[in-house]
Formats: sequence, C-alpha cells, structure tokens
Amino acid sequence: MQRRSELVFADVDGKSLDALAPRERILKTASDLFYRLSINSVGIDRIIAESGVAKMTFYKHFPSKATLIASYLRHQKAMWFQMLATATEEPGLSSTGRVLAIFDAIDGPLRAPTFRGCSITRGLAEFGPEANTPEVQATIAEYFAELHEFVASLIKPLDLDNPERAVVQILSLVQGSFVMAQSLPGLGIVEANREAAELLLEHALSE
Amino acid sequence: MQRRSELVFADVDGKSLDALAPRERILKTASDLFYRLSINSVGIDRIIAESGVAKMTFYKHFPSKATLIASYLRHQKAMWFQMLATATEEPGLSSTGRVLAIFDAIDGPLRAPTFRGCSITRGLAEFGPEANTPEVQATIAEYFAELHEFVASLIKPLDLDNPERAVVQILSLVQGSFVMAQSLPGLGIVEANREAAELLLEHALSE
DNA sequence: AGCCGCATAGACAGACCTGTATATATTTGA
DNA sequence: TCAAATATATACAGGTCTGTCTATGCGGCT
Repeated sequence: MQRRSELVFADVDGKSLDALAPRERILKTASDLFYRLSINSVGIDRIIAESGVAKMTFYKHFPSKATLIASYLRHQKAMWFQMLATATEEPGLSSTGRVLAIFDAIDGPLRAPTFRGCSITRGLAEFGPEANTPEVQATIAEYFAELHEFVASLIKPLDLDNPERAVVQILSLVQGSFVMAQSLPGLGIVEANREAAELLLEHALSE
Repeated sequence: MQRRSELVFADVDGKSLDALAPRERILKTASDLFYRLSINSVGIDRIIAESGVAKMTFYKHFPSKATLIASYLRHQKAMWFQMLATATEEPGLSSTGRVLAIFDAIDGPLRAPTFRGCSITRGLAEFGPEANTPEVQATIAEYFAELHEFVASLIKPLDLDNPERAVVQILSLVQGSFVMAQSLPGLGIVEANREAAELLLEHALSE
C-alpha cells in the first residue's frame, strides 16, 4: 500500500493513483519516493512496482532514470515557483510585504510532519558538480539562478543602496529556514526568520 | 592496545595517503569521495581501491558501510565544532563578537572552490527519517542538536528577551550561508549574513 | 472487422553492490 | 627469534541496479 504524496501536484492532486495516465502515475510515485527517501536510494524497479506500470511503459515515457530525475526536479521547481508567485502577487501588498509574503507562504509547508527539506537542494546534495548527469545538474542550476532572480525582482522596487546584499540575506533566511525545519523542527523557525527579514529590510530602507 | 581515536585528525592532515595507517587511509579516502560525490553514489569497492587497502582490512576496521558513514560524519562534526570552538573562544571577544566570529570562521572555507555544502546536512538529505541506518541518523541528529546547543550558549550571555528567536535566526543565517555558497557562490554571502547577524543582535539587545 | 498504438508481463543481460571466504605475506613485539 | 597479529590478494555468493528483449493483451478508430 503506497502512501499519498504530500507534495502539490496541481492537475494531479486529488485523483487516485490508478485514475491517472501512466506518465503521471510514474512521476507522482517517483516524486513521493525520491522526496521521502532520496533519489539515489530508490531504484527504477521499485518505482515501476509501486506505480503499477510495466517496465516497457516506464522506459517509453522516461528513456533513462536521469530523465525521470530531471522531470521530478523540474516539477518540484514549477510547483514551488507557482506557490511563490501566488503569495507575492497577492493584491494590496507593499513592496516589503511582497518579500515577507515568501515567509508566510512557506510557514505551513515547513511545519508539515512530512517536510524533508527543499527537494532541489537535496537533489544538489546527490548530484553535485562531479556527477555526470548534465540534464539533472542543469535543472538544479536553473532553479537556484531563477530563485535569485525572483528575489532580486522583489527587492528592486525598494531601491536600496545595496540591493544585492538584501537579496543574499533574504535568500539565506529562506534556505536556512528549509534546513532548520528539516533538522530541528518546532522552534517557530519561519516566524523568527520573517521577523529577521522585516528588520533587515527596514534597516536597509532607512540607509 | 591504545587505539587512536577516530576523532583525532591533527596527525592525519598533511601526510601523504600511504604514510597513514590503514584505518586513517580508508577514512580519509572515503571522506573525500563522500563529500565530493555523495555517500550513496560511492561504493565500498571504490573506497578500497583508492585507499590501496585490502577488502578484509576494510571490513576489519569498519564492519559495515553504515559504520564507515557514521565515522565519516562524526569526523566531520568534530572538525567543524573544533573550528567553531577555536574561533569563538578567541580572547578579547565581546559576547556578540563571539557569535559573529562564527561568520568570520566560515568565510574562507565557504569560498573554497572545493566547497560542496555542509557534509552533515547533505548526509541528512540521503539518510532521512525513513532510512534504516540508526547509527547514521543518530549521528546526524546529535550534530544538529549540539549545534543548536552551542549557539544557544553563545547567545545566553546577551541576556535577550527572546534568546531562542535569536538562536534560530543565527542558525538559519549560518545554514543559509552553507546552502547559498554551495548553490550560488561568489556573492559575498558570508559578509552579507554577518552584517545581518550583527544587526539582528544589536536590535535584540536594545529591546 | 481489422489494424495500430499503447500497455502489460516477465525473462534476461551485464554491471555493480555489500559482505564473506581462503590462502599468503608482512609487520610487530615479547 | 619466532609466534601472533595484521595486512594483502583474490575469488565468490547473492542481491540489486539500469536498461533491453520478446510475447501478449486490449481499446479505439477507420
């Protein structure tokens, strides 16, 4: 009996596994296993067994495990950016409010008992510079570059003296929140870091 | 028989590999491979081959791969805490100076081109709650608990209204620095986060 | 009806994994 | 010096890994 994924699957969410098309069934099963256990410790055979699909069907949709891993990471990235966009584009928010909305958005997910850290940062832990899986590494690199870009676009309207410093600080507080929530849950982490971010932005604005 | 502690590394650093005793040779080779590539992607056979040791010798010193992994993580933890202790116990430092000394200490290592993130956080990415390697998971859990304890002990003398919040903020900035340096190097990360920490402590002190 | 595309089922190859066994050599220390 | 402890070299067992192959079933479309 397989457990339902806690990860957000926009168009997939809610449907039972066997109501899904094979490709989605595979990706959903793999995402759940990869996130819960780690990528390298989950084999193709297990994903095939738990998604109830034939091996040939798997290899028709994903020519290699690396392809599946890259799809997994791209999917996680898309979900995460969609969540960020929704939160920060809320109407009526001030410019600093938009930055702080990141923390409001992650607070819930990071408190979930199924939370295991940032899936992409954990992917980087397994597929660093010396791995030879270019598609996977490129996906990871794009994620971090785009996240930086995204936060920079939120900071820009504040017209700070040193915007790049603020971007680094906010990003660090976000990434730090992920690691902390994974390793030492239950300390009001996001609340503390939201307050830190607020103070840092206030101070930067008054310079 | 006086067995050399595995946590002692002073006499290991600097010597060429084949001048070391087998156990140290194995641990050093494994540490290098685990850190560069990830733990699960490096097999025993490769560690044995690169450390120039016989398989029987390996299994005499490390009854299982999990034992080796735990030794690796304990060794990393010891090095890191020793570095922290050295930096924060520097004479002449104020109480806040001790906290900020953490950032001064990590700045260099995080800029190194060989830096690949925190070895223990990366270990957690591979050996989370659902792995069945109790020794490894216990080592990781101890690390995070002790790191929290350590920072709390530095914050305590400041006598803040809300010390736990400051602890979380400092820890987050540290962990965030590690992730950032790993994923987006070259942005003056530690400098920015040291300034953030300073501001946060100043503000907390004036409450 | 009949065909085509997709899914299933499962065997199989070849590489790699952890861990053990056997037999030989080398170091060490009493 | 000589025996015990330790290291070496290598073969092997049994499992798991990714990826391929063959053969079969089934549903939709013309």
